[in-house]
Amino acid sequence: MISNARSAYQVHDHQRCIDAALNRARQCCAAANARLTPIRETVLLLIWKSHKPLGAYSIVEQLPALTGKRIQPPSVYRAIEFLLELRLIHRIPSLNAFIGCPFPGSEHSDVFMVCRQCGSAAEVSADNLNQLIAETTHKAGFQLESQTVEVSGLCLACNPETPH
Amino acid sequence: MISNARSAYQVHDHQRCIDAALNRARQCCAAANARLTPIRETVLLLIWKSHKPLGAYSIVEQLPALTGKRIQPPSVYRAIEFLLELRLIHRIPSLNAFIGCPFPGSEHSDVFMVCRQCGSAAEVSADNLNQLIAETTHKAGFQLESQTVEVSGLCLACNPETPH
DNA sequence: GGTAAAACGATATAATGTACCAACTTTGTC
DNA sequence: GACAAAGTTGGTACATTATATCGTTTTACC
Repeated sequence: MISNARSAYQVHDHQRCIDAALNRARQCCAAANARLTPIRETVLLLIWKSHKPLGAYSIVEQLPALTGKRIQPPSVYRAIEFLLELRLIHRIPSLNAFIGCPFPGSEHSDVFMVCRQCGSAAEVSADNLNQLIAETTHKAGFQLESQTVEVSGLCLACNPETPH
Repeated sequence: MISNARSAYQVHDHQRCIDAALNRARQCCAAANARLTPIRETVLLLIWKSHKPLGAYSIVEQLPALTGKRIQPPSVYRAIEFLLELRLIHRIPSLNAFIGCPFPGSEHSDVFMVCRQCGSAAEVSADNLNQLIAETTHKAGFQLESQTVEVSGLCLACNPETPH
């Protein structure tokens, strides 16, 4: 099992998250022979600025401060589409929002834990869980191709019962 | 494990699905002291007319044929909200669409199998899967409150490798 | 029958996402 | 370098999904 929950939900040097994410992105793009253009990189940066899923129109609003000019929704959605395809970000359907993938490149399925209080989201990837989902749906006659698990509740930091 | 996959994906007497669903709905409403008004019942009927998740605006379009008058989006969304609260239907976030719940009243978490080819969706509820999701997220420090699992792939009927 | 709560009607508008086409940039080839 | 092809961006308009607001009607209950 791998997860970024500890870092996502607790105080940490977030600049390191951002730097690491951008470095991984550059590597992924180089490997895929894809171009991480300024718009794409800035959109990825904005998404990584926090551990809260970010909506497309929030990105549209925040881009001018970083680029000096307004960028229209279609361009933002194109950047998002690019980042999704390279699996550098994920879409969280119930929020219509996007979050950086902490471990791109590694084969994994999406399990997101969204805190209903602070809004942060972390990702976890667990082989045995993926396997059980595959088995369960297979028993129901379904040939699984992709999956998204969304969990809502309280994160480490927001749960009063957590010692920390 | 309980699932409606067999009936959802294969030829069957769908009128029985509809009738059963409406009967369950009446029981649920009576038990909850809630009113299954004509609009609400018609919306539920429309959602149950097929095993494909139905969008709110499809309902808006189809209602006049059943009720004789146009019903505006807010009224439809209010009916949907009511049905969601009573757990008579589910929302499938990735589709912005709604599907009838085949086993309301019984405590369960949502696992949806959406066929990418025919668009039908079935639901499965498996205790061991729910438990593993709870365990996995708990290990990551998360206190789970609700979950939605969406699986995409090929259903029984659309999978050429399925003998049937 | 009077009253409060619940439900509905109707208009307007917010939020999210896409189609389309023109212009510009990069890449590869000669 | 000149050129063509592919990829990327700019910009307008529009489609789709969802909600805010307020006035009216219906229902439940005493």
